[in-house]
Amino acid sequence: MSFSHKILDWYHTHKRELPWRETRDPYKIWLSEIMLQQTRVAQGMPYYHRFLEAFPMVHDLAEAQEEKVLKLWQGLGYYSRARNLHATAKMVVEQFGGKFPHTYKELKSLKGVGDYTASAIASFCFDVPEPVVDGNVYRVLARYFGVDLPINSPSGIKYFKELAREVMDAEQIRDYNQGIMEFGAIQCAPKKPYCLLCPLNEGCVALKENKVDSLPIKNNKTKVRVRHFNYLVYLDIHNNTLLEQRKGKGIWQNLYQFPLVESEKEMNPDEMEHYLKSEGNPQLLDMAIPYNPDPIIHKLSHQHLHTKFWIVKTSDILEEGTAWEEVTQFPVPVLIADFIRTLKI
DNA sequence: AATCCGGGGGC
DNA sequence: GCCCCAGGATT
Repeated sequence: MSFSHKILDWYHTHKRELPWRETRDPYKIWLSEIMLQQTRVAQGMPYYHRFLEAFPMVHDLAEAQEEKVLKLWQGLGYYSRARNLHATAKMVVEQFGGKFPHTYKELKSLKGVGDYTASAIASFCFDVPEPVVDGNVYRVLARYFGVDLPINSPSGIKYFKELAREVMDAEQIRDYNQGIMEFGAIQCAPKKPYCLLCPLNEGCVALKENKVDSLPIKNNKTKVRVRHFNYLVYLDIHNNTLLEQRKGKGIWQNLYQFPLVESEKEMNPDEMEHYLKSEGNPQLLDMAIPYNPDPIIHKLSHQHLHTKFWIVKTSDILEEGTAWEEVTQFPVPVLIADFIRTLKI
């Protein structure tokens, strides 16, 4: 039996029932695919249901305020996905008459839709014979066929895409694509796959050559940048505080946060007092009290954010401020949301 | 080709 | 602590 038929056989026996597998509605498929980029099914699932409840159709999403989209996306990370999601919904409504395009090329022109996602939507919704190559597929192909090219090098990416196309089942592309990804997620898992009962163990090169633990090969370890964040949590006598929206490039674009002072190293109360005076803030007579004397280390893929929250009880009236009871309505990073949750006023 | 972009879970 | 997760965009 061929590679693809073994995958299909395994899939029909072992597949999980997932909501986006019960439909061919491109809106739902697209939504699930964007959410599942670099995200586990279990993490994305509740977001998928909340989005469909809030935005049943692509028109609803297109008409929404970006802030509402970001708020629903809060906690899922990679927030450019949410901004691109919103932009693409508008694009589909305005340029494609509310219908998702059917071709790989047109799908790939949508914001946030790359090679993998375009192939996924085209094959799942419209039976277009395009192979998907995600992290699961890289692992299955690298092990079964013994490919030692780095999966994140241009030559490796090209090679795996061509290999995926050669071994796919074009006649059953929907189930085959779902199947090889599911096989990678469940059977050919990253760590300690149970090769003894794998239906593909007979022809598996990695198993034969004892390379299961070393394939696939991936280079370029990410190096982490350490940053020091100081958030100024202003509170006036009415319990109003100040929020600002992050603009420009970098992390958390368009999300909200407290006024931020970034420093080269950890700041102590004297340094903070000096800073506030030097900035000529009107609350120079007020005190900034560290809420957490030991910095919270919030870890992102490329950054470790050593963060102190400073409570600044000001005698000013924050006319432009936000009532504390309303801060939970803004889209904020998890770092901020966790703090808001723990602070008792 | 290299880097950036989140947060969570498993071991 | 390290790796991975239904990747994509930018430089």
